[in-house]
Amino acid sequence: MDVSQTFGHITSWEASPLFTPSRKSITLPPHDQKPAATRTSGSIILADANSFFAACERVFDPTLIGVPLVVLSNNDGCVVARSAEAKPIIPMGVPWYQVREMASERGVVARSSNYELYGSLSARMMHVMHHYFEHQEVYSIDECFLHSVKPIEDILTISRSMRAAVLQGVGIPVSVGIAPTKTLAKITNHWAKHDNGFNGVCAWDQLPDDVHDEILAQTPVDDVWGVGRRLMRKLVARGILTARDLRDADPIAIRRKFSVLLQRTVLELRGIPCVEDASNALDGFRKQQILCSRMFSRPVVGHTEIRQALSVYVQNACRRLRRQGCLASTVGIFCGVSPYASTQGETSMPYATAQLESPTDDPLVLMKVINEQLVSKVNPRTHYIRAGVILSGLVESRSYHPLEGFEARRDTHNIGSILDTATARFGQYSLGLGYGGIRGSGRKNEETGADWSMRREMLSPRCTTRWDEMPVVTAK
DNA sequence: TCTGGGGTCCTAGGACCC
DNA sequence: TCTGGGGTCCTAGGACCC
Repeated sequence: MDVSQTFGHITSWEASPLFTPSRKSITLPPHDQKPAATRTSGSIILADANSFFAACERVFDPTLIGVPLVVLSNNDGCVVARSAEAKPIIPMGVPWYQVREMASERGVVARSSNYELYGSLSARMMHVMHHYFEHQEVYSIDECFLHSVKPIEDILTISRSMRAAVLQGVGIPVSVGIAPTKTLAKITNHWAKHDNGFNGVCAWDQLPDDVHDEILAQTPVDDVWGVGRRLMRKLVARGILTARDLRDADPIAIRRKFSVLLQRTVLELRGIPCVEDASNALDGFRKQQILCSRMFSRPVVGHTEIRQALSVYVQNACRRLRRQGCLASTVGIFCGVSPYASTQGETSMPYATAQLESPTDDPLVLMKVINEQLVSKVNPRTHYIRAGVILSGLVESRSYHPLEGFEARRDTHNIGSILDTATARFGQYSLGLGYGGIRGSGRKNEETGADWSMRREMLSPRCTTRWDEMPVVTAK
């Protein structure tokens, strides 16, 4: 997009309605006052791994250290992670087939994504870090927010020890950003990652005001947490190009023009915490919906194979449902066609849901509903490239007490927990319903035995979760 | 030939009730 | 026969995150 053109007609700061100073009743503390000493909410410490997936691949394969390394999405589709060496060579998110040749010429090594390994290393990393501060909120596979009310100098010292401990104990480098709000902690973390002067740990409150302005002025508005591509376009059209512009915009006008979410972002950029701790929202780990979906390795046509795939996905979704102790009241399915295929009328994207008679966690009941009520919505002649199952309306099974005659259709044969026990012992796809119990030949494509299931041709060993894939060390 | 897989929250609008 | 306004609940869709 040509930014100057879009923005060219705005001739002055006041030209945009979003810049009009707030004259409404809400009084907001000015952003240039930092009552750090009296702040009661403490500091937010954001710890974020550097090139996490690439770092995980290197933990058990030191030959990859210093080598440009990329990790691919499922099906070996796109590049989803890059080591520092690969960043100048390979763009993020690019389809692998488009750059494969160039990459190999330039010595780039690729790995299929190995979420089992990443999940295991993530859990270890989070476990190490949770000892260091009063409260931890795991935000994603590679980052967590920690909270502390300690003095900033202590937080800096502890953060440096924590960073060293994760590197020593797990082998993953992390960067730490410390700030009064999550949005600023994100920006500070980003700054710590890219500026060598900080050694991976940086605190917003230790920087002078002119550096704050400088950092925010150098941060494009779409690098701000909560601003994506769509919002960026609208903001740029109103002359808001950087994080500093957004901080200085009128929060009331932002709320009116955009949403309460973006208003919170403005306040967060001024140092006023507005984003709550999400880990408290649902007893920690409970999801509100469970979705299992995959791309196929080739287009799939007809109800038979769609049924097979949905049966595998619903068993996966049920396992996650049982793990969080819930029952689902609604089940939905969807199929998708390739957005890249030539448009030969194949634009159908069916989405169908069914309300269950009563909440359940029984994969047999759910599969029956899917087969009898939902699969008929799928066009049997369309070439689908993906399918998925969504479980929603989740209720805690422990506290679900229906009236007599309306009891939950719990898994009466106990099939679910038998499957859980068997797969925990013998591995996924060792036992299951239909294609959910068919293991592919060879480790490389083991989702199921079906030829539509995921392609992972460059998979590394799952060193921390499989006995037979444990690394072997030889002493000479 | 080959383009990921999860999630969250908010808002607008419709259905329905009083 | 005519009809207002306010409230709640639900859902689809849009936006975001990693």
